[in-house]
Amino acid sequence: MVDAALRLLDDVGLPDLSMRRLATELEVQPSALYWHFSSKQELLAAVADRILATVPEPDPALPLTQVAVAIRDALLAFRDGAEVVMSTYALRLGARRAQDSLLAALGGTSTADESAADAIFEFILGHSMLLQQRMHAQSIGAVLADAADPTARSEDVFAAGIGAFAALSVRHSPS
Amino acid sequence: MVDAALRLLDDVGLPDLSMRRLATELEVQPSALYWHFSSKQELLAAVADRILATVPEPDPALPLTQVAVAIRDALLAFRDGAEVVMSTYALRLGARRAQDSLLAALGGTSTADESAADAIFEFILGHSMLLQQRMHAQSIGAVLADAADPTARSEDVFAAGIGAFAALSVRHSPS
DNA sequence: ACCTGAACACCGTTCAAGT
DNA sequence: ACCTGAACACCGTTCAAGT
Repeated sequence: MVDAALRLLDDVGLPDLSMRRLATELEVQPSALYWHFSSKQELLAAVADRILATVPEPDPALPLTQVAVAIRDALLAFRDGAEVVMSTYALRLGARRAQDSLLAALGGTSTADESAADAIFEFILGHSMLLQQRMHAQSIGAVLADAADPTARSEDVFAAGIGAFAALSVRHSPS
Repeated sequence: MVDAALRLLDDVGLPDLSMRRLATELEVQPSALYWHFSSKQELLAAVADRILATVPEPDPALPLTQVAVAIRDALLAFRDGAEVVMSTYALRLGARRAQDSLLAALGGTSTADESAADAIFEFILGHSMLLQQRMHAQSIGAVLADAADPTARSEDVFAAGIGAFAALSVRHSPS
């Protein structure tokens, strides 16, 4: 059922992912969904966990950049993935894992490292959500007076962000 | 009318900010709103611009941290402010100003500085949205097995993020 | 245990028609 | 120029009742 929701999300996007539509997809009455999940929020939280399922377990041997890229790619792998994760973040069952993996990659256990890990996660989420937002606007044809492809510069922007954090982490760790 | 929308947003939050409710607030029929704005999206874009209206004009004399704090505070000044700005970012009429102010604060005009400015903006948005998300969850009473106040550590996380970018900018500029 | 049927209280948007 | 009235095609959620 979560799989069906994830497929539907990728097909139609978050605004059109309704309980009624999902029910139709499953050839079931809308009310049937409420036996499995008590609300749409809960269903979306389960979807969010599935989206982040591919990010690696915490592992100090993993470089920060690699973990960051894995999280970003997980978010971008499904339409509106970043927004789904963001909107269910408060009931984070699985977002915590992503943050733990970042923390491990930073190699630290200090509260300063925890703050850094949180900040990096917030950056990746903000970056990915804004990117997907632009991708959607572009597909609608809402062209801004801006440069061509919104996706084009985004790799540089992501690198700039992760680079800033990586630089900090390098300067801290050689102790 | 945008003022009324902004007030209503702050009162009831984005999920309950409907065209019909706004119309009721203005003592008018829902359809009347569509003479002024062609869609809810457009109305929200105008609201987003109002939210960011208090961020300072681009000024190289302004320190990066100050501009970053100004943007964050603008987003946090209204309930769900970050989400509204994010969701209308693609048709950014006013988000561009915030990014330009960051760019000026970085002091640069290189494409590397542009990427950095974008990354900082993405971090601030992600940070603010996640914070407001937690604030809302807390008000609902959805307490996680986590530490007490979600707002408590957020100042440290924000400082960690901005600090990382500021450190980069310092190392680049003394040329 | 799992689902249907029917209802409740809503949505955004369009469009003829009024003033 | 600005608004009403009425409709269209939807929502999430609840709850008795069925199997």
